[in-house]
Amino acid sequence: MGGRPARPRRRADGAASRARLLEAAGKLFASQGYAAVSTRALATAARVNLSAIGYHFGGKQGLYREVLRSLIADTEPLLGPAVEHLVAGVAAAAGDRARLADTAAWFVRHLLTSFLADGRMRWQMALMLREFHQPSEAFPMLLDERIHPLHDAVAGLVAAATGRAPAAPETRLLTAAVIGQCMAFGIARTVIWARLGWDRYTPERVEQIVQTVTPAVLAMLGLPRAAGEAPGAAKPQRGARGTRGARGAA
Amino acid sequence: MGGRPARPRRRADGAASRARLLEAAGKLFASQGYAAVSTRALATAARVNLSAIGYHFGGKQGLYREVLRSLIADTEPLLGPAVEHLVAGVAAAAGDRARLADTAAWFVRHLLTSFLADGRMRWQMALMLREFHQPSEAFPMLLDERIHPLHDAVAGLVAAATGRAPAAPETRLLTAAVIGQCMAFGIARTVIWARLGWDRYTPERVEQIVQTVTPAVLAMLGLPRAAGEAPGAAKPQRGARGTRGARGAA
DNA sequence: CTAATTAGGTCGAACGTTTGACCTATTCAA
DNA sequence: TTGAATAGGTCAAACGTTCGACCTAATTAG
Repeated sequence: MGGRPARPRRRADGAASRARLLEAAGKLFASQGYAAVSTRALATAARVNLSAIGYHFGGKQGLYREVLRSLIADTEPLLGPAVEHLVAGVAAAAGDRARLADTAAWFVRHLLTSFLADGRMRWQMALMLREFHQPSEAFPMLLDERIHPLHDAVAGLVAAATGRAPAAPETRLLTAAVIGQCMAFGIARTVIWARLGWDRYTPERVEQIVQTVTPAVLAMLGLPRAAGEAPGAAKPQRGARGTRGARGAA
Repeated sequence: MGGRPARPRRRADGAASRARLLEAAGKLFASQGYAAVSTRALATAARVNLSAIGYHFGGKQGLYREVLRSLIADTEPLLGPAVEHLVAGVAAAAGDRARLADTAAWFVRHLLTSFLADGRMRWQMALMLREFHQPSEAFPMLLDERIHPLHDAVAGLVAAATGRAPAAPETRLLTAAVIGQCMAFGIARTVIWARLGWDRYTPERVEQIVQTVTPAVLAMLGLPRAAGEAPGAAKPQRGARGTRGARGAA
């Protein structure tokens, strides 16, 4: 039985196997954890021979390290510019609390839609979470290249809004609260879904979350309701609402 | 020299082995995940023979299920009365926003100190988190007996504060945001510690978090600053702060 | 009172399977 | 031909589970 005729994909270039392995490993490690995923499951999911893991990455551990490394690289185009835009927005607001609110609202929306999207970011978030809880040798890298820049940028916003120093403990805690609030909807999605009767996130549902979280974050920071948010059908509110006090610039 | 004198621990009662197994398994499963913990590691940590797992729980899976079951029972005395107290407090406030704020502040403090304590609750939180992310067959039980009561109670507070219906999607999302914010400091503790230069939570540090999160939550809910919080040294604030609007009873 | 039996629990030693790492032969592109 | 990549297989170690022997405390029969 000569096996060779009509072979559409044979001798795939190694780069493709490598990439498939990285992608499949990311999903599997994120959803089941490092120890729960066998090299055979990895190879099967990536439609790659078992040896490819050893060949390309030196072993299971090397594959995991490389998954984390490429996670950082992958999220750069999504988070890097947003962080820069946030820093620039805070600087440009220059004490104008309405503009600060707009910048904050924009960033919250960006963060939430990134965190709750159904693409790569989904398992990347999960994988980061696992690193938070049981840090591997790659955790410091993740901290330096992803966490610190993000937190520093948001801390700048918080500092501008509260008038405290960016490095003050209160600023950093409030920063963590803001980011944590956005992440919570990604982390505890099964609970959120159960509470809301959802089975997954859709763009409309994410928008609902944005419309809920944005005013909350603005209130936490003592900022006025942003102009771009709540375009009408959002939250007319009954009589009881605070956080609307007339307070000009700082 | 008959064999029997001075035998400090012999014929250990099975209940003790069972309990030690449950305790050790809870910690190990929480910190490393189900698949990453071997039955041998379990038996060693519990200072119990390997066969005890099969004898008492039918196997590794049965042990895990029982760990989760006893988690629910263990957290009952801590969370059950708090939930009742919250519900009662919301009802007693009867539209008095200052009293509502006091109740909310009390509950936030209770939730945070519970979540961030260093005892059992630490690994219990972690284990719950793991269930959120990859629900096992025991997830519905956890949902019904721990999550729903807690969320329903907080939703009552949120509804009273915002004037929306307790079952409204916006209410439930805001509820998730409030609870998620408290949990975030437990989930991402490694990140928080790295940001603040901490190596662990102390009562003073938890108090700092309480003093940060409480005003944030009150602001999210549009409630006035609670009387019992910020007893003086908390946060004098510079000029820029909102959420202090004079608003009497509803 | 004594001796045999039962019940509850522990123990060490295996069971068969699966794991990650490794190895060699083979295949294809250049 | 050469070298990167794949296929298939072997290996020791570790996995969860099961088993029979064993121990002790309580119960029962005589």
